[in-house]
Amino acid sequence: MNKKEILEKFSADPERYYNVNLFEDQGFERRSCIVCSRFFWTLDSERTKCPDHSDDTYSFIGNPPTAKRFDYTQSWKEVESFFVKNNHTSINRYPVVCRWRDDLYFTIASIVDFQRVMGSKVVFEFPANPLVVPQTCLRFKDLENVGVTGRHFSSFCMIGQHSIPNDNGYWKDECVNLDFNLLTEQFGIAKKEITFVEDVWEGGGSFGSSLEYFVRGLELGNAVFTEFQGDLSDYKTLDQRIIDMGAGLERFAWITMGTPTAYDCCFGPITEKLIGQAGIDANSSVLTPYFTEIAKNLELYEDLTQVRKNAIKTTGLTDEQINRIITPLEGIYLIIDHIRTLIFAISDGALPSNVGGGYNLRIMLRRIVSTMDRLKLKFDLDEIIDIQIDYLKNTYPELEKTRNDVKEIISIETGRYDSSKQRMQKIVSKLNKEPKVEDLITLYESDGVTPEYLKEMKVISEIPSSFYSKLSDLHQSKKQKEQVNLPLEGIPDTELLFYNEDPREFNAKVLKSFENFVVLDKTAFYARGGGQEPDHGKISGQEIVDITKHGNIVVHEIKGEIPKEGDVVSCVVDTKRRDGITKNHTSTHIINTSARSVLGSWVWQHSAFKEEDHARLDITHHSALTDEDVTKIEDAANSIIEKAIPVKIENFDRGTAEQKYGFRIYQGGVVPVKSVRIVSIGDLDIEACGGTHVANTSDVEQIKITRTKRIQDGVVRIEFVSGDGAKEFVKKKQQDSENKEKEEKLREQEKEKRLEQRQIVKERIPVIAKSLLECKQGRTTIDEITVEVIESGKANFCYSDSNNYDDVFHIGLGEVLCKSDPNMIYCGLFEQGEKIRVIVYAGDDISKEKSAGDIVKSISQILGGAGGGSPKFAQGGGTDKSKKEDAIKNAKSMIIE
RNA sequence: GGGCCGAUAGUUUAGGGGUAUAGCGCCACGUUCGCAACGUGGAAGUCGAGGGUUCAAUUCCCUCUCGGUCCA
Repeated sequence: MNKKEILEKFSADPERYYNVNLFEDQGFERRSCIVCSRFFWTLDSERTKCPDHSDDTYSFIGNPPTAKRFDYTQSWKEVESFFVKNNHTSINRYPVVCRWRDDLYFTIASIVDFQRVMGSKVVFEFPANPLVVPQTCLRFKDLENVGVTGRHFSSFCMIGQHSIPNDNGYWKDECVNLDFNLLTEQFGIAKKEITFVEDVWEGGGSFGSSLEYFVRGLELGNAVFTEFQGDLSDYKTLDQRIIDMGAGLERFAWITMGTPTAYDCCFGPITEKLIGQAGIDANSSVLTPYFTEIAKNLELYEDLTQVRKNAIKTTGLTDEQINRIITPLEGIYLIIDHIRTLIFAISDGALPSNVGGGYNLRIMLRRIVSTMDRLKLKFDLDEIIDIQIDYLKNTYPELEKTRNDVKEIISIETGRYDSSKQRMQKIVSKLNKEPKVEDLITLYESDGVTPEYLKEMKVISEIPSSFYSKLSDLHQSKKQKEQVNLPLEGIPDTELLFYNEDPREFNAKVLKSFENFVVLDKTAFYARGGGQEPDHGKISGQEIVDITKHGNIVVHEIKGEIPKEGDVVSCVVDTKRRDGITKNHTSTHIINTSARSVLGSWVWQHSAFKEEDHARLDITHHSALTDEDVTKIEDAANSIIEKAIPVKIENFDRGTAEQKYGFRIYQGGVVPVKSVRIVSIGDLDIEACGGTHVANTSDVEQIKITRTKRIQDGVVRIEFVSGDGAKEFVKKKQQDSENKEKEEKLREQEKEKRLEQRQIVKERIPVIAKSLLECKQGRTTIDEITVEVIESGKANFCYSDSNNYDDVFHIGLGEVLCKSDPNMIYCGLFEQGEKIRVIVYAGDDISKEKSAGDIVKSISQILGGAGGGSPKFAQGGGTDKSKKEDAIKNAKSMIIE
């Protein structure tokens, strides 16, 4: 079933699917486009083509069809007042970070606001009916169009008009009526200008007809009537029909203003300001024809560069005009658009990073910076943010609160980009040959140097076609989560006692037992979930190893004999463990809010883990935490404990909770049930949470952060302990520091000793050396060092086998002796633990005949080891201490021969 | 979660199984009325921690810690 088939079927029966009262009342005619045969409804008897092929396409540029001019802010005021006047509730926009659906990172349409997960199904939950909402939506599909086409944005405001047909809401007739009146009455567009095009919508298993409305080729809105489910041959009406009318606010503004691009009338005063700063002639007469051509050509060619080329050709623009006016304008539009998106995204808690949706934000920031570089424009980003927020807060007052946070994040990210660019340049400059595919992958994986960048820098001429396939092979998920299928059919939901009286001992009936698993009719054991580890304890005397939840059935895994089905068993919860986990869970909430207040509004829980004796909380944050940050967070957390704030637990309808507390409640992720359990610590922290909590923050006693770590870009892990664990940790830490102090002292002493020894060696060597060198003939021993002087001109041999000296001494003495006597060979042997070591030094002259290296090799062999070195200096050793005498003899014979 | 890189004197760093490099900084002396500059000399290192291999490890291997970075 595809859209085309549905459209064919629906358009074959227009009376049933498309005809609405308005068309009857006003006398709309249904026509088929003479170009594409698409069906549309119009009051204009001359109109023979659908809006896509119409001759008046984009003729509003430079000549708007309305008497009044409304900019972005004013357009929303008009829309809002119209719908409110017509009994709609105006709802504030929802966050652009879509935390209530885990299949979406960003909010991409107004209808998404009201979609909730229920088990595995998506359902609609409306806070009012009917309603209208100015929903900021983020879309990153056509980023390359932004700034160029005149109408593509990375974020835009979707006017959402939503209704459920019941006592309060309405269906098709009323919807189209309202939309028509909005255009004609509120915006003053002539009735003949408005064209409705037949279309369909399909997705998520349901489908329905839709009417797109156009004015002069510009699609202003699309009213989707989600009505059916099933197959095209056999479908039935949904229990919950809804109207999803989405319209682009930017386009409403554009059509009333008739500016060359939608950008010119939607960003407020910033556009003019930047154009002025860049010194572009904004009133140039080329703009209107050029952008009209662009808009028209966009439908004709797929390739944007082709669209651009053609528009330039048709309007006869010179290269000079392109370079001086068009290109910088495109850059400015892009910069403003991207910053506006970043303002919304960062305000709502997203951070630029290398993962998921955050990556889109990073890409956008990099596009902003590289566009400025390319066009040699130097804008003050902080100023752009300020001016934009000043303008946007007319519609979205909440942006004021995060003004400084947005600036901070953008400045951090800009700095990172600068250093990463430098790093890439450095790496690229080091490349000395054309890299192979394998090298490209290494460069990409370990250094983040993209092949695109290499191509741009002309290091490679083409990106090898195998690059991406090899890369994806590399990242093919290694582990597959194994799905366990337990025989649980027909078993009723387990009654969860820990949400009520929460007894530590109770009796329950065994509903099912198999392998090591037991299912009870009720349980006070907490099952693994929400990052909270399961309880331990005993079921009829048998140890529990794990507890998991399958749907609403709790399954206990036990060690030992399992009870029989039908038995009533006595159960005991491990209280100490539960208390520990409970304290840690409440602590998680406390640290989360503390971190947010210390670090900034962008801090959200990323994930969490609570065990009996430790816990961790991962939060979204742009940098690693400093010691100061940690201390501040810890202090803030402990002050919450000191204040002894009651921890309140209430159940709410999901929609009510969202309206009452906002989306901060979804710290732990999507809640798949209609009723949410709200855990609040005063008004400091309010979260939807299914875990166990203490009654008062004072019960936590103390929180101690044990460690923090950056676990990925944009996520910081805080590991901590609370209650007795915290006390123990503090005690242990104190002991550790004491031990460390002791160790340090010991080290200091050793160091002193070493220095002393060195001093002695340094002072004694010259004295000993002097005496040794003074020996003229025969054999002399001084301080256990023996020197044998052979007739002059031949080798002199000096050796020591005393264990009173160490390597530093032998090396020092050898060096001094050989420097003074070029015929001297010095040989030092000494025991070191179980081993014996040998050091040989040879004077300049003698070393040419008798290499120290050779001597050492020979001696070491005798000693049962090995050695080596240069002709002048060598060292070696062995294990056989008893061969010491032999070794000396050998050395002597080698030297004297 | 996975990969890659790094940790050497106060600092920035070279090196690499066999005496640990150099610049800056520091100290002393010389030159100078004095400073800077210059010249000469010097002090300063358990080469991140712990194991292993080896006669010998800062170097090779393993584990860990910390830091950086990239990918998912």
